[in-house]
Amino acid sequence: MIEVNAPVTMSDVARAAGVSTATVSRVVNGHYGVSARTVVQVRSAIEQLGYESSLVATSLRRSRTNVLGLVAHSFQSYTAEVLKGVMKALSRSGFDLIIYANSDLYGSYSEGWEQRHLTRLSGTLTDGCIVVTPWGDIRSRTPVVAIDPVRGSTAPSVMADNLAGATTAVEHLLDLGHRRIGFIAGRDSLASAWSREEGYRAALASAGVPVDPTLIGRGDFNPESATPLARVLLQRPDPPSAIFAASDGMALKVLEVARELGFSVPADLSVVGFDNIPESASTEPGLTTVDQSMYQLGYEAARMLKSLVTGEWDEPSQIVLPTRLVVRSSTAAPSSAARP
Amino acid sequence: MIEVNAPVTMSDVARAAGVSTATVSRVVNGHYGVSARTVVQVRSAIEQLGYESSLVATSLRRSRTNVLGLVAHSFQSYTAEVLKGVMKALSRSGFDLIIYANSDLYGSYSEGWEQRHLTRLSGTLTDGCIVVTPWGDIRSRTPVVAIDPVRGSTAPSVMADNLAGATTAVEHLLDLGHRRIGFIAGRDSLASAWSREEGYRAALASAGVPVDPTLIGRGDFNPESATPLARVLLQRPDPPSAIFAASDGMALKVLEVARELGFSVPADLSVVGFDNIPESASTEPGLTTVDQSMYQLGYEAARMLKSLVTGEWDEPSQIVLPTRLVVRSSTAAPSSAARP
DNA sequence: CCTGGAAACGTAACCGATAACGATTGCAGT
DNA sequence: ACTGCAATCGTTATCGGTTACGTTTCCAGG
Repeated sequence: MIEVNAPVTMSDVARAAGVSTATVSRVVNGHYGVSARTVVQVRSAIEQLGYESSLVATSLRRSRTNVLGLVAHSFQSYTAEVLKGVMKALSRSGFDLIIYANSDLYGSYSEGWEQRHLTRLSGTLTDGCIVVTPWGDIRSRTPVVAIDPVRGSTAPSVMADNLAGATTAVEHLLDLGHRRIGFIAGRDSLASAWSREEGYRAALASAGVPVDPTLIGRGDFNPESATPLARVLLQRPDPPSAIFAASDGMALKVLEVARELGFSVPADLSVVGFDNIPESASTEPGLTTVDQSMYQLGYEAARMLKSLVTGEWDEPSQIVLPTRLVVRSSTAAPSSAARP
Repeated sequence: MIEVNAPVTMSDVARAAGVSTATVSRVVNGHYGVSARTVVQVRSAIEQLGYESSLVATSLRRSRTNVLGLVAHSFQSYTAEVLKGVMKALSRSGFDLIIYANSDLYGSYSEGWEQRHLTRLSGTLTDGCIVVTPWGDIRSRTPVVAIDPVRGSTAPSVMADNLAGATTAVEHLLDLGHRRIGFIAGRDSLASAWSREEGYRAALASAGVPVDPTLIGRGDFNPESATPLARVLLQRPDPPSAIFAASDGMALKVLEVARELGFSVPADLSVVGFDNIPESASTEPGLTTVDQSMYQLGYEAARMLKSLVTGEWDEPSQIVLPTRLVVRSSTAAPSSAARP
């Protein structure tokens, strides 16, 4: 084993092999125009010296870094799942991943954080970014793929079929016999929040159940935002027999409030969430929810970004992934007592 | 807003401001030796052109990338927590974080994966790395900090006080009256696994309880490894009244097996874990465990790496963090029936 | 023996930013 | 008025690779 402390550069290899750096470069990149004998010489010199090409120098020259970025406004289990999918899609692809997440609590950090980082990164460190943020559209010199984009965005994005998912969730409650169904909405700047509310309304409409606006609470996807809303819904004289929350994080808070107020789930109250985060499988009772495979979202976003960056673009720019209703034990038919 | 498609370079700014690139560089880096008037001119040129310095070019020149790496052999909730801590420590520090995790299931990917990546990265993309892997010591041209290092490693590292933690955990069981206490060990190449077993032995010894080797199962920290071991322990004619698992992931599997075999926890069987991963708070029953704040481990590791990289090194090179026993509802006094 | 052309390889100009160096100017101290 | 130091700024080599272009080598065909 040779102890190497100073970095070995291409010209070191060239000197050792008795050729020019240009030739070494060709060998390293497998380019045409080098005799077999020379290739062998260069290869063995590389081996002996333990040469590794400088990613930085290569990036500068090629004006391509082969690094993609993941920019998230907060880092929660949602983000972690997305991250896993992204890493999977990028593994052995030649791309490296650099991540930026607002480490402040609840992502409460000033708006525009993502935009600032992105302009700094794009073109100087990353070849493209995946962003997951509830704040506005993002401009960048390099390609950007949004996960769960803002409403009305036409930029490349990946999202779940929120409309269908929410519709199915509410239909599940309707099928069980519920008629007074509360809803806790997400941050309405996001397309997902809007679609989930649409799904709620659509399901009620097609069942002939009128929408009662007082049963709708306006949250923002942060779990904490759901607590006071759930309290309001459950403390009214005529509480709903079921609550559909636009995210699992919020749904878990609803469970908490229900327990606190003496509601037994699912006997007195059914609860449905959206997302299927790992925690919702292990609570008591298990949360019925809509699975949107955040892993898959991350995976697809990364695939899409990769093809945008390499220029082999041929897929639709807005991917919608199917959802799946996961029935656990937080939903049941309403008790007769709960009916008017 | 000016539409910029071609990247704006320093010489563009220099030309616009009527100065040399050297002067622009000094302004950008806040160096000494530029008149106030010139600074204003340069600043406004930067503003107008929307110039952002190229991180790649800067890295090449300074032979410093300001990027740190996190290399993990797998990505689970453990890793996610560590990641959060690392990100927190690095936020607003000027360092960016690039992560490598083996995306293959259970990190079963071939040994040496981390070493290969590290040699590729070190000095060419990262200024240093945090590694969390059960496989051997790692060599690198740039500083490396290990989280939960292999046994006997003298390299810089951060780990929990596993000995004290495990001792406390077993003492907790002893205090409740347990005498037959099973143990499921972790991958014994890791210092943490070894110390936790030591703690188990030490606690029993000081309580005058002899160690029964047949009550010890050899796992490897992967949750799955615990399932058959738990089955063996619980299916014997004289099952232990309590099981201490060296990690929460494994402890949760013990709970699963217990449920499957008809053991009621904590009535028939007490279970204690180690780590305090988020899931262990939300299972039913809640898992009694030893908190080792993986967030904190990540945080400290990042702080340490930062100071190693910047050369302002003055702390001990092996940090040990305190642990804390978290008592939930998976532990109780042994039922009289369970006693011989 | 000469020519044409492809293959093999070297030269040098970059990429964008930094820092050593030298040159000039300004200003306070004497 | 003169010295000396510090401030100010431009020039240029350099970091490590990549690539357009030019040169040399070699061999087949004429």
